[in-house]
Amino acid sequence: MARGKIQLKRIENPVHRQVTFCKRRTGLLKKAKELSVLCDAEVGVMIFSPQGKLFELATKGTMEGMIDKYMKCTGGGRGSSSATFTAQEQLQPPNLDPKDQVNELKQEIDMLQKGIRYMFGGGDGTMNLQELLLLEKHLEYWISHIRSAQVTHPSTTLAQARFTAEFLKNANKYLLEKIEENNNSVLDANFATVETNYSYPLTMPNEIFEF
Amino acid sequence: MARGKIQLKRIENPVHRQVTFCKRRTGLLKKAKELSVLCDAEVGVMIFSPQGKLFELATKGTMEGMIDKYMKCTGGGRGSSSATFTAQEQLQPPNLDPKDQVNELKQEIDMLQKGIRYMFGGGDGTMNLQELLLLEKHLEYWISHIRSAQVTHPSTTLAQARFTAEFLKNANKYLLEKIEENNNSVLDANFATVETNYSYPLTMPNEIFEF
DNA sequence: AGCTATTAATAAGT
DNA sequence: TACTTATTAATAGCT
Repeated sequence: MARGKIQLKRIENPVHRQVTFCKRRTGLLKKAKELSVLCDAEVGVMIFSPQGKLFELATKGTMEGMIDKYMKCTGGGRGSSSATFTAQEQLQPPNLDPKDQVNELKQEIDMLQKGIRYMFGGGDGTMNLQELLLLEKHLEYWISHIRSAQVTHPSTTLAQARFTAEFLKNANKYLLEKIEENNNSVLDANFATVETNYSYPLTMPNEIFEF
Repeated sequence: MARGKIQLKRIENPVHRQVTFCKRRTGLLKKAKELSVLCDAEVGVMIFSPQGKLFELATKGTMEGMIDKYMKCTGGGRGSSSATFTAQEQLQPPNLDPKDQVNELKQEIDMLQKGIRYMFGGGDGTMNLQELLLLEKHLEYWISHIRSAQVTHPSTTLAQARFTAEFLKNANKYLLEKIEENNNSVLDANFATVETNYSYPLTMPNEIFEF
């Protein structure tokens, strides 16, 4: 909102990013407070900087109280249809303490998100061996389906188009990186083949993926 | 911010207050999202309307994860003398049915798995619009990182190597499919560009990805 | 940290 | 409830 539009993507320059973080953080908290006062609402905001520093605001009472209220709201509000049965079910022993089960599922979600983030090129590289092995377990399942699947004709939605574009764009980006790295790891052995026989067949300008 | 200043106090007129609540709530959540994306921050917002209805946003993971992190930050991290309860206790209020929570988490996992499966070329094409939109919500965060990420040097493990190979293999497979379809959808408009300008640059025999 | 030129949000009005 | 528009508020790029 000033001297030029901004793109809704991570600000590259660390200095700019830090400055913007300060400014917008202030702005967000101000807006939160205004909403609370003007409309008699209860607002809680938590902000963690990339370095993990916490900034918070609770317009009424404490954040703890707010969290309590949140839990009651989400916990009590749900209906109790227990008919959900996914592929996930197979991985869970039936007679497990519900608390443990919840924790396990949460860990799994974290792992999935982390794995996706990682492989799409944006990872922070902090996956440990255990996480990778867990991810691998899941992948085996997916891959077994992928190998034999007949690709259907997906209906074209914006979400799909955007996803697909990013998907290919980052496959391309990742491959470029690996080719340039050119060391003797397992991965590079494969990429070297690509390079030799097909002269960068997967590489191309990223612009073509733009919408 | 429009047609006249406003006083920073509760809006008396209930209609005005309700309208303003809607507008500013939307605005606040948008700002929160922007802050998260632009500055790589993790932001959580909880809004309770005067009637007690909850509106929430967690820009990374779930609100539960956020609360967990918050608790660690305030409770465990510093030598605060106030009551320190574990995130576990907070996350499991007595009146919350664990089964519902488990089901919710399972649904989320299912969605993630479905999305991954789908885009890796093995999808069964059964994702509905709602699921896609939910997935898109998750992806927006990842993509914001992907767009600007500096790709790290992943340690080469079998899981990674296999994952990467499948990743590229299916990007390739999917593209081949789309090129052959050659209809006039949004996706194909993009792929047509690929075809015209680069003569199948992403396509290659699948064998090179085999181990 | 301050200073503007601009963009973005939004209070009223329709 | 949704759209339009006149204004105010927020803030990106500089210094």
